Amino acid sequence: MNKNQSLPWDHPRFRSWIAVARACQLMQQSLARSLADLDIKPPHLDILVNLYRFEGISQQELARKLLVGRSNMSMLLPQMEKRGLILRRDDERDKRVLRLYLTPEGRKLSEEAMAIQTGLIDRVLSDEPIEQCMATADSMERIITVLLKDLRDED
Amino acid sequence: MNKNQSLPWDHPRFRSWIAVARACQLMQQSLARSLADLDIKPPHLDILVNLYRFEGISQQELARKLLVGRSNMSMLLPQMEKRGLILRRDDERDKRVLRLYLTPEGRKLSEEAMAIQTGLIDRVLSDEPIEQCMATADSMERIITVLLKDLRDED
DNA sequence: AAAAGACTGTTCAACACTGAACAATAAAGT
DNA sequence: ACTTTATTGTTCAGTGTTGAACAGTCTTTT
Repeated sequence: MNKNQSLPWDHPRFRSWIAVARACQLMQQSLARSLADLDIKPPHLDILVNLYRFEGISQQELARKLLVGRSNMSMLLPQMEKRGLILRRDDERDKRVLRLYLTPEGRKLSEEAMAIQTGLIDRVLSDEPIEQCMATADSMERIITVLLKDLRDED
Repeated sequence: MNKNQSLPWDHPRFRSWIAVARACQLMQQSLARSLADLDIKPPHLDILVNLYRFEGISQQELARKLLVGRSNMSMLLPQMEKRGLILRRDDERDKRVLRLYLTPEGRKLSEEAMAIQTGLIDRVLSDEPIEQCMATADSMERIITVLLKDLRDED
C-alpha cells in the first residue's frame, strides 16, 4: 500500500466525482427550499415531471424511472391522489396495474414546479458555457449507462 | 406561457443537470452495495474520509462539511465510537466541543473503504477523458460556490 | 459581576425510504 | 385444464434524517 501519493484527493477522477456529488446534494437542498412555496418536495416533483412526460405510465415503471422502490410509490401516490394532483385508473387489459394521469390541477402545479426548477438550474449554471454543460451531460449519460448495466447484471 | 418550445427537457442546461442528478443517485446506490462488504454505509464513509483528512475536527464542523444536521452526527458518531472506529475527546479549551479522531481500526477501515470508492469511480469513469473530468470538476466547484453562498445569505 | 446572547452537542417526535412478506392477477409450462 | 412461476401494488417493521426544544458552556454587553 502506497502512502500519500495515492490518497484519493490527489486522484483527478475522484476529486471530480466528489465535486459532482457535493454539487448535487446542495442543489437538492436548494430545490427543496424553493419548492416549499408550492408545498411539495423533490420526490413529488420527480413524480409530476414523469407523469407530465409519460402519461398513463404504471407505478412500477415510474418507480423504475425514479430509481426507487415500488413501496415508495405506494406511499406517495395515494397521498398525491387525495390532494387532487393525480389520477390512478385501473388498466382494463391487466387488472394488476394502475395507470397514472395528471389532473388539470396536477398539470398546472407541474408547470409551476418545473418553472421553479428550471429557474434554479439556469441561475446556478448561468456561468457555465453551454458546450461544457453538454459535454458534461454526455459524460453523465455514459456513466448512467454503465451503472444501469451493472444494476441489470446483478439480478 | 409558451408551449412545447420551453419544455424543460428541450433546455440544454436542464437536461444536463438531470443527467448529473441521475448519475449521482445511481452512483450512490452502487457505492452502498459495494460498501456492504465492510458493513458500513455511505454516510459512515463520508465521516471516515473527513476524519482521515481533518483529524481533530469537531462534530459541528463535520456536520457542516457533510451538509447534514448536527443531530445526524449525534446519532451516527456514538455508534461508530462503540464500534471502535473513532474516538471522541473533550476539547480542553472549550468544554462544549468534542474533537474527533480515528482509531487505528478506523484508519484501516477508512483506507479499505476509500479503496473501494476509488475503484468504483475509476471503473465507472474510465471511459471519460481526464480533461473532461477536470473540466467537469471545475464547473461543479463553481456551482458549489454559488450554492454555498446562497446558503449563507439565507441566515 | 451579572445578564443576555450565541454556540455545541443531545434528545425526541415526525417523516421518508427500503426490503421482505403478502394477495391478486397474469403468463408459461405441463 | 391445472400447476407453477412471474408481476403488480400494498402493508409493515426497521432504519435514516431532520428540525425544534433543551442543557451546558462560552462570549459579549451592560
